Amino acid sequence: MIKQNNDLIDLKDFLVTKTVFKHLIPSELETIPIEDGPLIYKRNEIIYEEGGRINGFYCLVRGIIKIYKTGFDGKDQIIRFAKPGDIMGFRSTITGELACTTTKVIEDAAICYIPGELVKSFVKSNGDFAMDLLGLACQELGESNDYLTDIAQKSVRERLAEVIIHLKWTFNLDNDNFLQISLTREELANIVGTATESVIRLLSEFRQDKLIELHGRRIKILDEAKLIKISNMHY
Amino acid sequence: MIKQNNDLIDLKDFLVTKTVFKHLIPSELETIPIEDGPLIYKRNEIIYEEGGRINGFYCLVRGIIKIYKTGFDGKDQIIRFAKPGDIMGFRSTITGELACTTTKVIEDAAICYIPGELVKSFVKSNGDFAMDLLGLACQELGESNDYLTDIAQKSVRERLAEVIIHLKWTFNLDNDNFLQISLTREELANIVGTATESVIRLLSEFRQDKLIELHGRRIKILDEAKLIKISNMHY
DNA sequence: CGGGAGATTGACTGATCTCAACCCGGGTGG
DNA sequence: CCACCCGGGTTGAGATCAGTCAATCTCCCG
Repeated sequence: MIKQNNDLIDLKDFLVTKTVFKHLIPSELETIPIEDGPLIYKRNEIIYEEGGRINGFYCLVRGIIKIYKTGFDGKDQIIRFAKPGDIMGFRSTITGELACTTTKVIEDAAICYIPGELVKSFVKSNGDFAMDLLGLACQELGESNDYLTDIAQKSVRERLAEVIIHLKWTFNLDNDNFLQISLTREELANIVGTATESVIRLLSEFRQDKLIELHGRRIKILDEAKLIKISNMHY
Repeated sequence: MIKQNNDLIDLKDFLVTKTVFKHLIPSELETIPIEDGPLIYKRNEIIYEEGGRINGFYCLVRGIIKIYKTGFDGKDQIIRFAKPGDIMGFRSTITGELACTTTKVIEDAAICYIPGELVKSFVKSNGDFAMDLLGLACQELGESNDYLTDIAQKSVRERLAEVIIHLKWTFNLDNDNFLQISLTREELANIVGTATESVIRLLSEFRQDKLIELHGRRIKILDEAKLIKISNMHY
């Protein structure tokens, strides 16, 4: 974990345009300590760990993070990903509990840390910010409930198709229709909530059915409509 | 759905002592329209339905409510229960989206409705209330993520044991060690995320293993420690 | 007494997990 | 340069948990 001193100029602008801090007033913004620039993390570095104490918001400026819980038998369940503009650790910061997830870097990341006390003071003094933050929590809650229902009711096949579609919507495709996020088979399994081998077999089926193409970890989407159909999604 | 005019006196007191509205100041409290008393609902009545528009908080004064989502194939997934003091509908009220759950009465209920505009004005003007509400959302988020991991990773047997324990913690036991909530086998299945028949078979196993006793829908807990063991819970 | 909802049981099926073997490519140390 | 090792990926065989279907039972109610 290193610090860097470049892109210093953009940081405040980034917070105001891309994050939940958009409604902070200039005087509040001034109090956020960003002089040292964002923290820099490399792939596979852990930002904080389940059970650890955290005391502030980790705002992702660049990169991709996976946020997961480790189950009883050591198997990880990925809860969500963070992409630039997203906040990590706000649940524990607000409730004052220990972190209930681990956050690990998938793609090299730059992170801006904002002390919890500062955030809480903003909540109390700035109603618009409070509403925005509340909206963020509620949105995540809705997503978590949706996925809870999916995992409880859908087959692994349906869920894998849904996950691929969600990854597309979240991270988009590059010019060649490849997903702009690269995950191991095990990581995919840890999103879907299944065994690695099952993911491999199903991906292979999807490939045979011309829904996707596989080039190592890169996944190319050939037939989004049919994947959506398989996933039985509401949208 | 009927209104009633009794327990009028306690209602404000109830809001201030038992709910997330505990930090409202008297002048704010005055603006909540409670003159008509709480709304009264009978078992199986629906308060609001998934996909419907709601515009305020439903604060449960008395009774038990189940909050669930209906999956693709018509199967319900119970997300959580509401007991006196709990709020329903706050997610949709805050985000302005349509309701993402249905709420149905399990035990005859009295509910106090608080218009969303009022709540939002409180959030903006009362920082303590904003923090409390944020805390509530974050707590629910944590629980939802926990359960997501459980459903993804644990067996039906483990989950059923866990559900029984959670029901005990949430609703307590009566003098004879019976759970103070009565659910159909199907409802139990809709919490656990499994088929009704599976619940029946596993309950029957637990009975044979002297962990519980069954008297119709009433469940008596004989060996909490072993149920916790089976559930592989962290606590 | 007939009807219906919920509970129970049995038989069967099949999706998914587990275990084990094997492959492949990259990196490392001798 | 080569042998090896290791993490990930793949494949196959077998075991099994849990879902489905269907029949039956038990209440309770009108």
